[in-house]
Amino acid sequence: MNQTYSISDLAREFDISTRTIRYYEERGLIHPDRTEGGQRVYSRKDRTRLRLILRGKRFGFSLDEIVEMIDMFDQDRSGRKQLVVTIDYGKKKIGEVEEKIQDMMALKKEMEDLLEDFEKRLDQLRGRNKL
Amino acid sequence: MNQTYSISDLAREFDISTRTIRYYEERGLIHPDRTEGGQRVYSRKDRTRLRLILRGKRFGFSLDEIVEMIDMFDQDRSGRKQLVVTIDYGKKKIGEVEEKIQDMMALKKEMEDLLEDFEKRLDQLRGRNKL
DNA sequence: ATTCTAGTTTACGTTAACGTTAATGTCAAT
DNA sequence: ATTGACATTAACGTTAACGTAAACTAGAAT
Repeated sequence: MNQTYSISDLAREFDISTRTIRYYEERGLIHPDRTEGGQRVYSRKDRTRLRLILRGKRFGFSLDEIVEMIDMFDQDRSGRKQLVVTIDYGKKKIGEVEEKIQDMMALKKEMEDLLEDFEKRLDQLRGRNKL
Repeated sequence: MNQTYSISDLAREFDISTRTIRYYEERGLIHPDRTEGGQRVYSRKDRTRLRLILRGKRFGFSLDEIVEMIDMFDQDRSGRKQLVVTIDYGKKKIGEVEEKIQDMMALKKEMEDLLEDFEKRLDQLRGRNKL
């Protein structure tokens, strides 16, 4: 129960350096506990958080943007006004993600069209060789 | 006919600096013509190419990756073997894009779930206030 | 011909996101 | 108690992708 991880556990699991993990802490993205002796101890929550960070990175969000997004969804926003603000901001961010998805799908289609073109050319070459 | 553009034309249109455009040339991403006096002249093709570069940037490809992808789809690959290689590489790249899209859709869903949660909380607050 | 705007190269500066090294400490196992 | 693997902080180094400044040139407009 209440599984914990060392810094190199997580580094291994996510295939990143320990330096990277420490850097994320330095930038305020993670806040692990410490042992008596001062070594970092990561909880399941920390691990999840790290996974989120890396996912954010994978499609080009900066650490600053990621910090914004995660904090937004992470805190106990009990006040009503805070909730409203959070929801609004969240919708905006989701819109941005949606836009990026659309954009990438457009690229994908462009690439597919080009590929189709190349394949037609290849077919024509094949046809000629058969004569 | 055969419309051309100055460097600042394109900078204005795509909202980037002229320095950026020159840098892309330095890195071998664009190859504009020159006037007698040495000023850069961009064709429609160059403009399209620039648009592709910027699109690539927008979802986190590095300039090196972009150079690879664009060159792949840009040259006259008339040889059959070249065509096959190009098509294979293209399929791989499309796969990568596809993966990114899936990844982003997962993030979007995660965000939407969280938002839903927040909205439920807000509703509960509203309910209590009515009593 | 001159003026003005926009263009050129060269070169040094900047920021984010880590890499790397050094000097030292912790902890589990023998 | 001593080893060995892993941990710590501090600080300097590195790379990509430009920004910025200087010193100069081209081309359009008056």
